Amino acid sequence: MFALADCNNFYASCHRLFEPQYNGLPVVVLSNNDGCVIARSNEAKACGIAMGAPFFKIKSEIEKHKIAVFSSHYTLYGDISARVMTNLARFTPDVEVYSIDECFLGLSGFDNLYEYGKEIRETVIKNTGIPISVGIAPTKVLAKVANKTSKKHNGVMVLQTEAQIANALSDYPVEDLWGVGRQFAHKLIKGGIETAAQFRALPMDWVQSNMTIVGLRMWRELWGESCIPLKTVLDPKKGMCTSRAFGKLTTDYNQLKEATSSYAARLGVKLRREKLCASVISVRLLTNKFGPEALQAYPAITIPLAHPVNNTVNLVNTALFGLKKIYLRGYLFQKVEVTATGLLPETEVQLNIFTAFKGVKHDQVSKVLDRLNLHYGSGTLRMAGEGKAQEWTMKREFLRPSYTTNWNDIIKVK
DNA sequence: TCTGGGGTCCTAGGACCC
DNA sequence: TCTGGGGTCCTAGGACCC
Repeated sequence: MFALADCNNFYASCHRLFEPQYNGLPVVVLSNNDGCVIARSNEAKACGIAMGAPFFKIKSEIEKHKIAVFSSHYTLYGDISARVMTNLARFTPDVEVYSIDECFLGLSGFDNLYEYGKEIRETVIKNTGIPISVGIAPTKVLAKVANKTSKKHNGVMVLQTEAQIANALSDYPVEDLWGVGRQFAHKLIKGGIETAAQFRALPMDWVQSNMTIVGLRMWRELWGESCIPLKTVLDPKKGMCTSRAFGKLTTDYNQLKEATSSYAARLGVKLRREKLCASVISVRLLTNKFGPEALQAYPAITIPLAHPVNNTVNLVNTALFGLKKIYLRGYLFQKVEVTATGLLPETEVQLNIFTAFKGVKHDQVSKVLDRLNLHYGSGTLRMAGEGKAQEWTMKREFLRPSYTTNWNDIIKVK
């Protein structure tokens, strides 16, 4: 048996922890650059605010319903998430942290599942203040169904017998199934398949040939056959990407250089934190896909490195070399992406007979950089090329303090 | 004016090997 | 005139997830 624990309206709930005056009121959280809505409280959903709605298009609705608005704050969410996961991990040795707000728990051999689910839910709420729902079922796909269904009841749902499962699937929208995205949903609904029960009744061959082996696994899981195991150990990462839209579009090469340097440096921090090195770096520029069509361009370059690296200076230089190759004059760019692939652990990096590279251990500069930025706050010491004015940084008009991760922002109790 | 960021997996097709 | 069989690896594109 598997449980899926899922935080309710996670980002919105994180903000409410520190500004409880918004409990019971509509709240939305915006994406980077305050672009579109990525989280909504139940009250905001009831106001008709759609997931993914562009903020500038719904401003009048926001004002009309007096909806509280927050810029996204991933440092905060990451920290609160860790608290939730720590609590969940007390209930079973088999834990898979599936995303920032979701966790699968292996409950094979456990009894009284409904009672246990209730205890899990109440413990997390009591210890962290974050409301969660718990769905329990024989497979992960069914645990997802149970979880979603539980949100309309009291937050805990067990689907164990075939009768319980069939009943839950009978009115479960096919597009809400885990593994059915926009394309498949469209195709299925066009063919008259609207519920999970109808999907489960389809012939196996049809599912395999139209939805590949992935769809077939999901189909079998709906019949109670577990095909997607619990991943208690994380697979090594295959790629790592830093990409962010600018606060303002730009044609200016110098601004692109600053942004590219900054993203490459950020990539270095992420690589070193996970003790990985990259053997390939890619850089891509993107124009605004919503802008006038004639001016679109997505130039990109992939650069194999002489030896795998994770030091800031190398990464920045490589990324800038790529930028120079792909830059196009006259295009209004909205975003630059810097991607590292061919990742391997620092300890497995080979030296190169043809270069002066002495190995990752000798990278004192990055060590000092990381140590200073950890102690004095990120951005304290950075490459000059990252710029001072940084006109391209993202818009975060509704940003709240880092209540749990910055000493200066800690809440004062009178 | 203003439309997110960071990932995974699978398949088909092409280049290449003996 | 006749032109096999069995592989691997890589990439692009398309689907999906939160």
